[in-house]
Amino acid sequence: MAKDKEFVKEITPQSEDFSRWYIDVIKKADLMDYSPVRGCIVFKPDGYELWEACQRELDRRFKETGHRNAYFPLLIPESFFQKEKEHVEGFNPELPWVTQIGDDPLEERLAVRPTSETIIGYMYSQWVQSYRDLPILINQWANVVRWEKRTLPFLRTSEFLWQEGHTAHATQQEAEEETTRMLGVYTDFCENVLAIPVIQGQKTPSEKFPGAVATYSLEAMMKDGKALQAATSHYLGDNFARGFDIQFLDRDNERKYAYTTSWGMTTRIIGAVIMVHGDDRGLQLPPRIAITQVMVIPIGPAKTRERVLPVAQDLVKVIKDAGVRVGIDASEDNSPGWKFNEYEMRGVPVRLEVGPRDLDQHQVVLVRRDTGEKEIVPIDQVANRVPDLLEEIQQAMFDRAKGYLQEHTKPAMTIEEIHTLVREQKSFALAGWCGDDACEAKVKEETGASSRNIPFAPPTTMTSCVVCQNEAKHTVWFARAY
RNA sequence: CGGAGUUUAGCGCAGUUUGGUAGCGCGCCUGCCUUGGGAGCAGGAGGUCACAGGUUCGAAUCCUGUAACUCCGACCA
Repeated sequence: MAKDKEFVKEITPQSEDFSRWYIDVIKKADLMDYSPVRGCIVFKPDGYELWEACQRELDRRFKETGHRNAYFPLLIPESFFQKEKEHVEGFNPELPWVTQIGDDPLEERLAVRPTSETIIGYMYSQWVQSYRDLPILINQWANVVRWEKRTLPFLRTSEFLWQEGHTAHATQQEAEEETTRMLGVYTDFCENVLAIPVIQGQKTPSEKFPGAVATYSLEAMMKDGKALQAATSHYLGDNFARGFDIQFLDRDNERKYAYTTSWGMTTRIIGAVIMVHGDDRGLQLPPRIAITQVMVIPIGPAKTRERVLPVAQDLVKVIKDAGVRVGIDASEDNSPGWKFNEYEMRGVPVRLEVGPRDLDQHQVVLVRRDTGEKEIVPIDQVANRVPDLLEEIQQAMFDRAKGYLQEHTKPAMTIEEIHTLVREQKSFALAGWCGDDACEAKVKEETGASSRNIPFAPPTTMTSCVVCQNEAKHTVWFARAY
C-alpha cells in the first residue's frame, strides 16, 4: 500500500504546493470560511477556539506583568490621525471611513481603527496629570481593520483580531524596559505554549511601525522557509505624547512628556502554528494549545461494544481527572480508520485506541500525532502516562521546529547568496548591512527578501555590507516574508 | 493596485473548442451489512451552471461588464 493512501484526500502535499496545502488544511480542518466581504474571513469554532486558547495564555501573562484590560472605541476621528505625521502616512492607504449616518453626512469623518495609538493617546492625555498617575499599563482585545490589497486567511485579512497593549511611563528607561519585557512575554508564549522558536530583534528604520522610535519583533520560520512576524513591541518615545499632549508634573515640579509603548499579537499567529507544525496529514497542534489533547476511539464490532464502551468512558473520566482535555468519538457512523485520519487531520496530539483485544490484555494503545509512534500502556497506567506523553510531544515539537530553523539559517556574503538561500534553500540569510536604506532596498528588489530584524543574538557577526561591501553597522536577517 | 488563472450539487471536478434534455467521484438521506488506518451492496434527495447585461428560435457554452477566490509582484500584522 502506498503511504499516500493513508493521508487525507483533498490535502495537497506540502512539497507539491505549499500555499495550496495551507488553504486545503484550514478548510478541511474547519478552522475558517470565506465571507461575502472581500478579505474578511469567518473564524469557525475550531479556529476561534484556537484564538481563545491564545487569549487565555497571553492574558494571564499580561496580568502577571501588571497590565489591565480596557476597551476603546472602534471609530476614530480623522483629526486624530493628523497628529503624528509618520502614523497618518503609514496607515492612510488602508483606512476605511465612516462618512455619514443614515443619509446625513458627518462633520468629521471617522476611521475604522487600524490600531489605537491615537485614540488611546488622546485619552491618556486626559488621565495623566502627575507622575503619580504613571505608569498606565493597559491592554485591549479588539478587532481592527486594514484594507489589505492581498489577503490570505489568518495571515493577512482585512479585519483581524488582536490585542494591543498601550503603556505610558514617566521615564524613557521605564518605557524601554516595558518594550523589552513584553517582547519577552511574547517569546515565552511562542516558544513554550505554541512550540514555535522565534528570533528576537529590532526592525530596521524602513520596517518599523509608523510613528515609533524603535520596533522590536519576533520572527518565526514557516516550513516553506518564509518568515512570519509573530509579534511586535514598539518604543514610541515621546512622539505620541507630543502629538496628543500627554504631559505630567514630575517630582521636580517640571512639566514633562510621557514616554509610551505599544505591543501586539494577532490572529495571524494561528497561521504560524499551522505552517510551523502542520504536515501532509493536516494540522498538528502543540498539546498546550490543542483544544482536545487526547481523542479516545473505541474499536470493535457491535457485539463487543457493550464491553468496550464502558471502559472507554471510564478512561475519559480518568484522563480528565488528570487535568487533560480529552474527547471521545464513539459514533458508529464512521470506521476507526476514518476517525484516525480525521483527528490526525484536526491536529489532536494523542489518540487513544481501545478495543476488545486490548481489554483482554488490560491495555490501551496511545498514538502520537507528531511521530505516529504507537505505545501500549496498561489501563491502570493511562492517567499517569498521558500527561507525561503530552509534555514529551510538546517538547519534541519545539525541538523539531528549532532544528528546522537552525538548519535553514545561514550567513550570506553576497546578494547572490541571499537569493539562493531564500529562493532555493527555504532559508533565512544572515547578512551584514551598512545601515543605508538603499542597500536594504536593493536586497529586496533583487531577491524578494526583506530585512526581518537585527537580531539581539546573531549566530555570527557580519563585518561588511552585503550590498556595498562597506563596513557593516548591523547584522540583519533577510527572508521572504508573509 | 498591476499581471495570470479559477468560478458548474455540501466538497473535488468533467462538460465550453464545434450553442440543442445538467454529468461524474466523494459527501448527504433510507435500509441491510460492517468496525484494529477514510469498508461493501441496494435505493434516493440535491444545481436560476458566480452575478448583470447582450447575441440567438435556443446559452454552462459566444460577446461585454462586475464580483469573489487562488498564484506572482508592489503595500502591510
